[in-house]
Amino acid sequence: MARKKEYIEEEVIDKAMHLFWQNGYENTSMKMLEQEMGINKFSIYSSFGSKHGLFLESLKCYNSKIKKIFEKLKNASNGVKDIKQFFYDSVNIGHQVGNKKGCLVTNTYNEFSESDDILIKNQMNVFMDNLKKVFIEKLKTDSTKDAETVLKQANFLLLAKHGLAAASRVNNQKEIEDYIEMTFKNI
Amino acid sequence: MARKKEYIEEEVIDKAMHLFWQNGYENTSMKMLEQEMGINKFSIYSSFGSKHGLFLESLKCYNSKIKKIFEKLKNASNGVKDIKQFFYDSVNIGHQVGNKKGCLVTNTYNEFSESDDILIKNQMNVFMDNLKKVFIEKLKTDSTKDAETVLKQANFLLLAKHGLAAASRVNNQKEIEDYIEMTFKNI
DNA sequence: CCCTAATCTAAACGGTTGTTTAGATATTTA
DNA sequence: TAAATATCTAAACAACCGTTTAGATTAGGG
Repeated sequence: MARKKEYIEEEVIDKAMHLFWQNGYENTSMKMLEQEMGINKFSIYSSFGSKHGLFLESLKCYNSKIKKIFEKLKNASNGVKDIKQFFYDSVNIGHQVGNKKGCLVTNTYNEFSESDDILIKNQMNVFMDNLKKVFIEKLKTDSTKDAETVLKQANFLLLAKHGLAAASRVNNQKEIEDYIEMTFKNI
Repeated sequence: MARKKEYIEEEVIDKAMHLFWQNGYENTSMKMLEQEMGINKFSIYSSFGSKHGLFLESLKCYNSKIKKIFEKLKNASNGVKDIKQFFYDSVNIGHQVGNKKGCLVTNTYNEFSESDDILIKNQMNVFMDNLKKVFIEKLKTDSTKDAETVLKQANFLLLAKHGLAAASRVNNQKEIEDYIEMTFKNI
């Protein structure tokens, strides 16, 4: 054994995540990461292997951050109403954490839509599939809906959620509120 | 007078636009532009001044490309129904032109949302403002709607259009179709 | 207390970025 | 035909990218 690390990995990952969240993967440089994380390149590389590795860890960090509101949605029991609340929670989490825009997963999904990065695409698909499953589950609690309607509405909500996250980067809170209300008017 | 240009500016701009449309501004390099446009850096710089200047010209080129469907919307006379058709036209224009994803304006809006590039932001705002005005005009043709409802619905549609363009980068045609239909169900 | 090994700083790596330049080539006009 | 000039090719530019490395520094165990 020898010298100890002067930083806590969980802490510096959190800072890296915020930078990626704000600027995206490509527009975040190692120099910016050094500055924001408060450690230098050597430490970043010895802890995370590469910028790509650090990004994957940042995505995991983000996932655990939104796990709370996701679990809340899963455990709630008011059907569609809970999904609507989840929409609100999703846009609000960015405001709580330093006024970040959009959703890191959605931002990443868009940035990598033309890429063939399997590791990242997998992360994205797992996230989207889980969300769709829960949407379906919630929609099913309304027994008047047939299977086709449920699936159609789940797809609609998934796309609306994706679109909302993208639009929330440029629209204000009032516009977003109106959008959510209107979206759930006939679900 | 002396030697003639061996390319037509309008033609090479069109090619540049497609590259920007597909990859975004930052992820399109001068090397890629050289290759796609079929002329070398010297010619690009002497014609457009810089990568940024070329991008602005590409945005103008895109604007004139979508002007058709925009004018179509303006001149139509079926109110909301025309807006819906405009949504369909907007996603289809990408398919017609080499299966491009999303909308160049929206992609740019997202990519530059954290930037302070005034020239580009202006272009974006002009576009969005024009669109909103037309939406309002179309919604007003239904005399049963009060001014507040019209404005609210216009905002909703603008955000839905933005979100749709973003989502259309990762979703298939069927999902997009369902989304549009669902969006206009209660307008 | 000293040797070992992990962590630090800081410079350098090769490659790519957007941009500029020097010089060959081609076209127009006098 | 010859001088003038715009356009071409191709190389070079400095700055930055992500990544690696050499060497100083610091801590723990025998």
